[in-house]
Amino acid sequence: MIKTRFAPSPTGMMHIGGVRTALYAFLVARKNKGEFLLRIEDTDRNRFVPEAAEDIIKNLRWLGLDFDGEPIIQSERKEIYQKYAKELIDKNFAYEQDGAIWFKVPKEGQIKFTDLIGNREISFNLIDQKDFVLLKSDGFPTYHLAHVVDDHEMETDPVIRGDEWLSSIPKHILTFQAFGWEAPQYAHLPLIVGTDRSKLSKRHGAKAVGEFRSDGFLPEAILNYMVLLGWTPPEDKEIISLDEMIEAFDLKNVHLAYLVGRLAKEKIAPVVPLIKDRIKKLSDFIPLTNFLWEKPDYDIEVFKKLNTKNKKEILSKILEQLELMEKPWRTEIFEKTFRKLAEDLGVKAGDIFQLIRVAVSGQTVTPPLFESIQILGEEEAIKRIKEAAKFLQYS
RNA sequence: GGCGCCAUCGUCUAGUGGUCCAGGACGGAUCGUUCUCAACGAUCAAAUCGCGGGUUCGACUCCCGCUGGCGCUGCCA
Repeated sequence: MIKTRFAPSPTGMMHIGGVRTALYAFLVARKNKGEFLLRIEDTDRNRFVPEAAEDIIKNLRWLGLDFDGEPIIQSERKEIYQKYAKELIDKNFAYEQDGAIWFKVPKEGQIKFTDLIGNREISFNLIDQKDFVLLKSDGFPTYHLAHVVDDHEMETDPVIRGDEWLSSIPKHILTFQAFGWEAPQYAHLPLIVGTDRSKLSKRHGAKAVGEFRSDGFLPEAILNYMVLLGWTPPEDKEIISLDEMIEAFDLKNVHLAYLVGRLAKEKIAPVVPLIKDRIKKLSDFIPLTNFLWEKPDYDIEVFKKLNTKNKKEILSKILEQLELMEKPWRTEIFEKTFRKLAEDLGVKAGDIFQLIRVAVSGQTVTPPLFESIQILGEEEAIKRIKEAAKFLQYS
């Protein structure tokens, strides 16, 4: 059975780079009807952030990347790693020095393996490798030991992780061999780099998932964006659901090139599924529609931007027409009335509508005018146009 | 410095020896539609496929070198 895992270290809030790694591992597991597990790699006691693990779990759930079973916590498995490290000393693959246990790397030979990304064969000469620490003097394992022990016990295959681990492959394969275990297959994902082209991190513009969430981005949109950052679906689909991703995803089609993570909203916006075309994210809803439930603050600068001359006079003509108009106002009548008024006054219809828009909302950009006025109600609309006229008079 | 990975329009990419004088999307420009914005439709501009050598009848695609970018080189992950 195919088993994958997401294995973040809880050193801070989950950021957007982790989403892609988690997503790809999730997709591989689900596509193959396998399992997707979560492992918390909290073996660095200095960088440990207590709330981080909870943040990761919460965000995975919010994104819909549900993991199977209970999370595995490395700090709770300390004794297990110690036992295995001692085993390697007994087998003469490791030695103790300064309170730490080191792996003894042979000076001859070569490590070869085939990475699932692009099916490329990669090799290292052992002469270039140095001995490395398996168990730190504080009794906690290093990543290298913990990875080998855990992914063996969890039966992870393939191991999907970031490209920063590629250089450590000889350590891992050597350790698997020393235990007499079969090494898993590996897929090293190209790093997402920030706008300055260096590895994505918090200082380089990696936004926390929680921030996207509170900004009103939908999980589907984030997933959609992240899956495309490193993979192109067949048929070049740009909007793709989680189910469709599971169906179509394949590690061997993941890109090799470095990815520039321009995490600007313009990039995410096109793929946000939304109720209203003009809303890019849910939080846009507020500024765009606020005038519907709150009185507008008129700004003379906004009125100045309009093409129309004699705004005050035209507003009073508009009011005249509105008072005459039979209630409830109907869209066709409304439109016809003001197109005629525009004609009579010798101005463009668009300018008239824009003037009404500003009078009613105080802003130049709103949802469609008629719909907005219908929500406002006739009384309120008339009241606001009067206020706008008054405002123009005194400014 | 050593080791490793990578390299196609401004950006993200398609492309695994001929169907590519390189396709798509975003961005840009122009025009059209429209009560604003957005959306939409049409058209256009935009890549000597990082550079130099090979292999081949033929290379964006294979090989070598160079250059550039990035990663690792921690008792961090």
